[in-house]
Amino acid sequence: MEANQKWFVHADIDAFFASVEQLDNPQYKGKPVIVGGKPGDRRSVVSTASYEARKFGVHSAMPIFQAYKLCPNGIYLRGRMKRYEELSAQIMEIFRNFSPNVDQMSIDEAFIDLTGTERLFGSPEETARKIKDMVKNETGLTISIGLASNKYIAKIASGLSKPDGFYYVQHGSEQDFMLSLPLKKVWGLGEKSLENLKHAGISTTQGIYELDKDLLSFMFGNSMGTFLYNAVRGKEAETFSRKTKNHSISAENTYSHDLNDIYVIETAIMELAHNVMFRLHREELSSRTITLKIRYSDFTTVSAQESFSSYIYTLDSYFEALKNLFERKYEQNRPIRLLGVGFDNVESNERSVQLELFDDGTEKKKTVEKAIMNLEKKNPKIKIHKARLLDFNGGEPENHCKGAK
DNA sequence: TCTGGGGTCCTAGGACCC
DNA sequence: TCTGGGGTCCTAGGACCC
Repeated sequence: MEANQKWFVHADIDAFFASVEQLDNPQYKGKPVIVGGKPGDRRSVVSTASYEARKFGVHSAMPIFQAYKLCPNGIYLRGRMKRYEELSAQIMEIFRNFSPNVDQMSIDEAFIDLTGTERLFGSPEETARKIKDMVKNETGLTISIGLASNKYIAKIASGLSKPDGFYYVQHGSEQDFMLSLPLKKVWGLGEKSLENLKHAGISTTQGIYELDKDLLSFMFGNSMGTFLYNAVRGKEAETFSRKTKNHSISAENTYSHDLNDIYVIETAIMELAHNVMFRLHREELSSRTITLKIRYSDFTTVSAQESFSSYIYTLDSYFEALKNLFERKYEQNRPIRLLGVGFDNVESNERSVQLELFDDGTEKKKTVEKAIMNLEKKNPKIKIHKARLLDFNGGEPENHCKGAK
């Protein structure tokens, strides 16, 4: 084996949320488990379906009511994010036993750089199997693994091996691997791109391979063209290695019934703003750019953002700015199904250190909000909200007949 | 009874400057 | 005196991923 040969594992937990529920509730084992919502929950979608549920045609992102039609005897659960995060952290720790270079991609997957670990753990193939075994033994969960000389191939390979699988793409066979792959398995090609390719008469990776780079760029744009050209040759896609620059944080909510009343709408914006602002403080971040998203009942979606010359530190100023943006963007009297708010171009606090120049009461409000945050941290059960939020129930219509069932 | 939530990246057009 | 061209920043929208 060449000394400078690179090796990456992509590890992906199988049907993560559903598997955790089966682990914690043994009576669910071997049964169709659907995490995402209860039957009858309006506007909920499937987050994860166990493999037993997938046999019925249930899959992620499918509306719950549709899943229920396919699988009426399934076990439907709303999910317990805290528990999933706990197990996720435990598994990421296991990965770190095998490499100092673990790149977590989401709650249930990570890249593990095995380059140069042969002397410690043996061949990459042996190590990959050790990782699988250790996760299984210590948590009871199964993972699927792809092993290859770059992250992009490893990622696709792990997907092919699911569940509880192991797929090894030998160095030198990356291009053959890609050329034997159905187009829809190519990571980065979604519904629209597949449609565009089909429109251009391309239905296989081989079809892409036969076109030169300039032509691909002309047909699909520079970025997509380059991506396609590299992908079918088994080369690392740039998106996998590039460092990200513009972070953002946001919160959004789809309301089970459309919002029409302006007071209810503004209170909903306040609630979202509260969540995001406290997260900003908690994670010690700052931002000067706010974002707002409105989805109308017909699903048309509009967004707006605004940048300011100074950082936004208080909930009051954040809410005022959002309200302003909303008034400019909102088309009067259209029912709203989703509202979202956020910050863009988020920086860590050290970099933005206190560029506040004038005392307009901001300092005082900031101090109060910090104090509230500390209280919430000490006792997570305490939730201190603006008075306006206390009787707000997420824009749901009041239920006046609680006795009736 | 349609279509979640939290992200990242890309593109295209307008403003503005030289 | 009827219209260049490059660069950069900002904004809105869309594609894609898990």
